[in-house]
Amino acid sequence: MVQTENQTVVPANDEAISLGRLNDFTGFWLRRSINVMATDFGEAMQGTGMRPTLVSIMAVIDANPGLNQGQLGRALSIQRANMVSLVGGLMDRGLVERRDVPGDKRAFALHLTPDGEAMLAECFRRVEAHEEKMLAEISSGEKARLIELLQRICAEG
Amino acid sequence: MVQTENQTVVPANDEAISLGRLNDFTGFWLRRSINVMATDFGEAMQGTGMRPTLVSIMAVIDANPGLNQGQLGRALSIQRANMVSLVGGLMDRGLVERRDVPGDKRAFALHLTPDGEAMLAECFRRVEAHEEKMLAEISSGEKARLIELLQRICAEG
DNA sequence: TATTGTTATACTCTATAACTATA
DNA sequence: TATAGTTATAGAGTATAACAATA
Repeated sequence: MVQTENQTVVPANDEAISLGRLNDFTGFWLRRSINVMATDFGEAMQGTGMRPTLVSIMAVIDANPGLNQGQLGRALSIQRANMVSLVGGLMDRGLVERRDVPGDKRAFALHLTPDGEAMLAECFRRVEAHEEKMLAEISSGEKARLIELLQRICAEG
Repeated sequence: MVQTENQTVVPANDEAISLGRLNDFTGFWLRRSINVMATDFGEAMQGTGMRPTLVSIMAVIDANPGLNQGQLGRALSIQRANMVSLVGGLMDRGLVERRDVPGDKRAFALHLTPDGEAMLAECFRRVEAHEEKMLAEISSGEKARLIELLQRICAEG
């Protein structure tokens, strides 16, 4: 072993497998949490065809009607190149529309369609139920502090 | 808008873009944190050819020498099918070895090689520096609570 | 019948480089 | 020259189905 562990290291003849040093790595638990969350998110969204990234895109368009894809991408840390097919898919489904910008022929002003508004409202309802389920053992005060800690990590990027 | 927001919604003529309801979604901040962490992790591991998943695999082999791929996959929530190329790559690099299991001709007993031990020790050093950097604004007590909260989320999966 | 390891495949998310048309 | 949108491509991570060998 790389380093003597204080933690119980169970012989590997069973399903009692130790995670070793991973126990103390925040990044490991972040990845694991996201994995668990993503699985339930997918189930919660069944039938909508919506994924986490698509919901976040529609949420930001809803909160900032008329913004363009570049602004949208920067707000969500999504590369412009990747925004194309993401927004394009939402347009093909009639959930988002691109309008011309009077002063700038390069950019499009993004808006949700009425169908998009309805879809986003439905997604929000499902995401709320999903979050309540995943955070069943976490109080609302703890959730607020959890988010605040995560935001501090994001601020390092 | 789907729902009246109390938060400031800035007109989209600038880079002051509101995240709207996303602000209150734990899953959104988890994904965002992981994204920021992954970028720095990659920089921290430069030259090693190691990625988060590979480090976690080697860490668990190190903590449970002789376990097989199925146990390893279950411990890390990695599908058996995906373990093949992951462990295979580490074998090709001489960091992991598969030994025959006396009582079971189906399974392999996984061990780190001396090179693997050295690589893992180096990875642990780099991961620790990486975590210290990313959690610079988070105290050790807060980090412990953060991990504990994340573990509670994982327990829902 | 169940399990180990495996192959093949596909989808999501992310990343980079290079192009066009406008500004 | 800088920016908005685009195309093409690649890599990492995850997921499922199906197979052979063994238990």
